[in-house]
Amino acid sequence: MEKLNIDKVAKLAHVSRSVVSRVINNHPNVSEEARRRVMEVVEMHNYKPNTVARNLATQSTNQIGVLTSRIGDESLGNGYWTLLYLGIFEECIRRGYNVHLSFYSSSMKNELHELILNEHRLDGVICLNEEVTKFTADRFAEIDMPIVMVGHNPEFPEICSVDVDNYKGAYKAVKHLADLGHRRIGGIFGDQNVEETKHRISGYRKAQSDYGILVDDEVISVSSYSQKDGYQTMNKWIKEHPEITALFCASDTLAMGAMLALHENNIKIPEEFSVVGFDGLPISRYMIPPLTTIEQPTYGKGEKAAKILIDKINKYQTDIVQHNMEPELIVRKSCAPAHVKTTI
Amino acid sequence: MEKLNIDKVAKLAHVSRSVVSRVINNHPNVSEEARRRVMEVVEMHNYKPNTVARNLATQSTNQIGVLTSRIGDESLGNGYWTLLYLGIFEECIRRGYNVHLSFYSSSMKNELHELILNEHRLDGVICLNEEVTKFTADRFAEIDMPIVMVGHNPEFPEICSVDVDNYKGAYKAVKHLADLGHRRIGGIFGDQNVEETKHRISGYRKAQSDYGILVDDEVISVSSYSQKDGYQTMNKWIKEHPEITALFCASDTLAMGAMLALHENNIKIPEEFSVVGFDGLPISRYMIPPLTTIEQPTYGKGEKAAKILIDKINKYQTDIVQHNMEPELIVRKSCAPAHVKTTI
DNA sequence: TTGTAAGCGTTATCAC
DNA sequence: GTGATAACGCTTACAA
Repeated sequence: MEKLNIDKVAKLAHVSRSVVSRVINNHPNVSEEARRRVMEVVEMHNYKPNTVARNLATQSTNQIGVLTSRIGDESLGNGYWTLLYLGIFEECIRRGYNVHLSFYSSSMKNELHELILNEHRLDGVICLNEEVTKFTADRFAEIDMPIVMVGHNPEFPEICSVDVDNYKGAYKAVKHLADLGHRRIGGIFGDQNVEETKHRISGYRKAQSDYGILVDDEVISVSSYSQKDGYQTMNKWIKEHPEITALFCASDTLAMGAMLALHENNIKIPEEFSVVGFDGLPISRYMIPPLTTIEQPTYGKGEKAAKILIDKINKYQTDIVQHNMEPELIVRKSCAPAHVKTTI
Repeated sequence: MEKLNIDKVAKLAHVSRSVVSRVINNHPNVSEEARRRVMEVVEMHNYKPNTVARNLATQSTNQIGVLTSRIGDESLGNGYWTLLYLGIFEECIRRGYNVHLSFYSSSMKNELHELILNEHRLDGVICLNEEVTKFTADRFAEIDMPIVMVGHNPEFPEICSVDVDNYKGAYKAVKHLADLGHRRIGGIFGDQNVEETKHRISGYRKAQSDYGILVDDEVISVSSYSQKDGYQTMNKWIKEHPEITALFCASDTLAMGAMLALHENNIKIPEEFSVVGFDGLPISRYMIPPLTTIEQPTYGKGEKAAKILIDKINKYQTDIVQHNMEPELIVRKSCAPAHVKTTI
C-alpha cells in the first residue's frame, strides 16, 4: 500500500490540505460533506499523519523523557523501578504522550546531555533519581524545560516533586516493632545522598524515643539499597550486636539480604528475630517468611509525577507542587512479639 | 540564552546555511577557515541542531521502539525484564540510537497501533514478547519496518530473533538433579503460548529419559512465570505427589514461590527437597536458600537484539538471523543428593 | 467554510 | 568550496 501524505489525501478527497488538517485534528469549521469525504479517504488508505512533521510544525513532541541513573543491576532488578515506570507510562498514554526512557551511568553524562537535553525532542522530563538532578537542574532551567522529580530534594525548592512520606513510613514500621515489645531495633538505610534517607532515619529515631527506647547509633547503618548490604550488615551485627531483636530495613531488598544472613546463622524469623521492610515490592510477599513491610504507592508515585509534568507542559499547572503520598503497614509473617528470655 | 537555528549560526559565521550543515555533519568539502568560524559560533552559543527537523529531512529518526506486553506487575518486577531492557538501551546509546519504550496491555492494542506503528517515528522495533508479535507481524511487514524478536517463534521464520538455548538449559538443570540421584523430578513451566516453553519441556524430558527416569506428566505444570503459580503448584504437589524429591522451575520466580510453599510445609531445602530455577536473576542469589539456577545472558540477549536491529536498519545485515545464546548452570545451595529414606 | 501561503529547522541537489 | 533552492509533511494565520 502506497504511503500517503496530507496532500495526496487532500487531492483524493477533493479538498485542500488545510481541510484535511482540520479534520484529523478535530477542528471546527469544516462542513459535514468535506469531513465525510476526508474521513473516507483516511480510512480507506489507513492514513496516519506523520508525527515528525507535526512535531516540527507545532514545536512540541508530545514526548517526555524519564531519566534514571544506573546504580547497579541489583537495584534495577528489584521491581521498584519497573512499577514506578509503569505508573508514568500508563498515565502518559492516557494523556496522549509517549515516553522516552533513559538510563544513565555516570560515564554518560555528556552523551546524555547531547542526546536528551538539547535536542528539542522532549516536552518535559521526569527524573527518577536525585543524582541526575544535581547534574541537570541548571541545564533544565536554562532551556526552560518542565521537570518533575521523584523524591524531594531541598536543594531544589523550585522543582516539582513526588514522594512518599518517608518519615511517617519509618515511624509506622518502628512503632509496629515497639508494639510487639522490641527494645533493641537495628536500622539499615539506603543511599545517604538522598533526602529520603534523612527522613526515614528521623522517623526511625522518633518512634523509638516516643516508646522510650534508647537509640543506639551503633546499630544504624547507611549504605545502599542492595541485598548485599543488608546481608553484610546483618552478618556483622549478629556477631557485634546480639542484643538487637528486631530490624527495620529501608527497603525490601535490604531486608531480603538481612534475612539470608539470619537464616545462615540459624536465627529463626520471626520467632527469634523480627524484620520489617520498606517498599512493598511484589517479591516481598514471597520472601521466607513473607515480609512485613511499609508499602509505598510506587505505581501511584509514577502516575502522579506524570500527571504533574503533563499539567506543567500544558500550563494547567503553574505553581510548584511537592506532593507526599501515604505509606501503609502491611503485616505479614516476619515479625513476632519480642523473644522473652526465659531464664532456666 | 537565545535559541539559535541553523540560519542564525550561518549568519553569525558569515557563511551559508549549507556550510553549517556540512560542518555539523562532518561532511567533506568545507574549507578549514569556514569550519573554524562555524565551530566557534557553535561552541560559543552551544548550538545543537534540532532533531525533529533533521528527522523530517532525513526521513529517519534514529529511534527504535521496544514493545513488551504488560502481563502483570509480578512478572514485570522480577528483574528479568529490566536487565533485558538495559542491554538494549546501552547498545543503542553506543550506536547513537534512542529508545522508546512501550508496555502494552491487551486493552491497548489499538492505541498502540496508532501511537507506535504508523507514526513514522521509529526506525525499527524490538518485541520482547511473542504475544505482541502475533498482533503486529503483519503490520510491520506491511509498512516495511525492521523488527527483531526476543524469543524465537516458528510462525515467523522471516523475522530475526534472539534467544537462549532453552532446550539445553532445561537439560542441564535436570541433569544436575539426576546426577544428585533424584528420580522423581517435577517440572513447572511458564507461558504455554511461547516457543521457549516447548523447548524447556523437551530438554526436561530428554534429560530424564537419558538418565533412565520415568517422565510423569502428572508432575508437569504449565501456567505462568509468576511466584504465585510456583507457590500454588508446589502446594498441590506436596499433597498429591509426595514422591517427588526435586523440582525444575522454568523461572527463578516460579522457584521462589515453590520454595515458600515448601517452607510453609516444613520441608527442608535442600536436605529433603532440591530445586533448580531458570534465568539467574539477581535476586536468586539471595533467596533462602540461595537458588541453584540456569543462568541465561539476559543483558546479552538485549544487547544482541539491539545490535541486529540496528544492523538491519542500516542494511549492514540483510539476511535472517535467529541467534541462540548459551545457558549456564550456577550451583548454589538449593540442591543436595537425593534423600535416602533410611528405614528405622 | 474553504483555500493559499508562510512557516517549522533541517538535509541534499545542483549550479556556480 | 560554496550558496541558492527545493524538498520533508504538517499547522496555522489570513484572505477569500
